[in-house]
Amino acid sequence: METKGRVLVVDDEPNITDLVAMALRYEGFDVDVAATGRAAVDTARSKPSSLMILDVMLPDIDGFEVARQLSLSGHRLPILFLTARDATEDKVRGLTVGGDDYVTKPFSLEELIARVHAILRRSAGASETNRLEFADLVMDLDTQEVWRGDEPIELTATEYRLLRYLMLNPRRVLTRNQILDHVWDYDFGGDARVLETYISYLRKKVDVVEPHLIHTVRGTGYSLRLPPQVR
Amino acid sequence: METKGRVLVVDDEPNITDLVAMALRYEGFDVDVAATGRAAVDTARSKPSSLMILDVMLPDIDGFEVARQLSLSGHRLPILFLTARDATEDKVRGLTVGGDDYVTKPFSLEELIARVHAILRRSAGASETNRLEFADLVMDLDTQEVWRGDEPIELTATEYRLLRYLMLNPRRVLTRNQILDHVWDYDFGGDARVLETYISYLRKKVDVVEPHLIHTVRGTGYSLRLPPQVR
DNA sequence: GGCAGCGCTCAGCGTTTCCTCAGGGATAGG
DNA sequence: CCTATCCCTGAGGAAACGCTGAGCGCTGCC
Repeated sequence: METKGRVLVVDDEPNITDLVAMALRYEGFDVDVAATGRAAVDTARSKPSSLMILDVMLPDIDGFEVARQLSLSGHRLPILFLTARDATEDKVRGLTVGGDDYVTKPFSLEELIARVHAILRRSAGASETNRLEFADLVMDLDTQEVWRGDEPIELTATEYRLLRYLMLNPRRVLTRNQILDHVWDYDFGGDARVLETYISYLRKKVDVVEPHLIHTVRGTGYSLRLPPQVR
Repeated sequence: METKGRVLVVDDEPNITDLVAMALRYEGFDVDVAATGRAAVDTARSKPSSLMILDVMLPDIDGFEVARQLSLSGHRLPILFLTARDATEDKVRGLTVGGDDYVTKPFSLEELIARVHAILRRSAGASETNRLEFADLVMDLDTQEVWRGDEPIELTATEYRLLRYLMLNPRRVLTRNQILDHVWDYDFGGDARVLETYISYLRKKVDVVEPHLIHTVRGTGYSLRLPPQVR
């Protein structure tokens, strides 16, 4: 498979780097991992990457300092910060100038990967509007707008992530677990039946008109597809 | 036969490893077996495999820990987890991102082998659509769609597994026991006449048109083939 | 501080699916 | 041609599965 680019993942929790690295490799990226700020700086300087995913809280020097040192030594690259949902969130906001962005922990893999793609797309200078389409369903990934035909659809954050995951994998049967893993936060330990609830919400907003696009595959999961029809 | 790859099967029940190893060897894989977590780690480190089938419940260190240790030491390989259908099922979720997957015990061999192929196909980066064809019968393994000619066919989960097994072994005569062993869970102890019932269901959906493809081989089993014809 | 929106849990209910069972048709052997 | 065996298929019940309405806590905004 052709590589999409090289990503440096920096976090001191192996659980996080494992999870993120696995997901990114599956997406077709080459991945390096660093567990400390110092190691991150060294790796970034010696091995050019397209993007760095950088935890703000690190055991030695913090993420901001890592970014600053790299910037000063002329090793510029886009950064996706990882931060806890607390006061530091505000600090990150001020520093994510340019192509940078941030995601709060815990995040869903869908969210993280969507941000990675968005950053790389921008840094590549691609000016085309970035949208997903399936049948008469359209999703604008930049503005987060969704239409069914000409009709705009208002979605909540979770509904949006769920629909985006479906639209990224059109026609394919997605198991309940695949969906839960990608759309919900990685530490979600609750009732797996949320999924059914949100499918129900989505249907009421997206599938009020024919043809229905969200199909249940009993015993397995769900699939975004046109109703069965003669080819 | 050219080898399809090397699979490491890890379970402390010899019944399981025997069953799975035999089925995989028959499919053309090279197979190694380990009965403990420690042995699994050692083998995985010393003998590179394409895939590991890993029971979560092991006598010494559990499957998650095995995966973690291998990941930390840089021995990356896709993992198919085996788990009981209970609380641990939820724990597996979150680990099955990327190329990984899981199957709950008791499973059917068909299901297991289908997952193995799916994982290897993805990790090989092959993006070709994955479909089985026999005569004018077509099965898409990604979307789980089936057509006879241009006519789409709706199948239940069991019907789908049965037809998939037939299509994976076209023209070959499959004994009732082979089919029961592969399509039904390995601990299925019920009435073996289910098979006839499901063959009947399939015929009503698949073989309503000529030529008939599902043939009874009296005293033995069934076979997917074109009717004998005079030349 | 109140209010609205959102995420999630829970429970009830209708539907689908799986499997069992039994009667009768088909087939091979004598 | 007769019979034993094998197989087919319709019916039905139990269980699994999935859908949805109701409600509760939390958060962010006015």
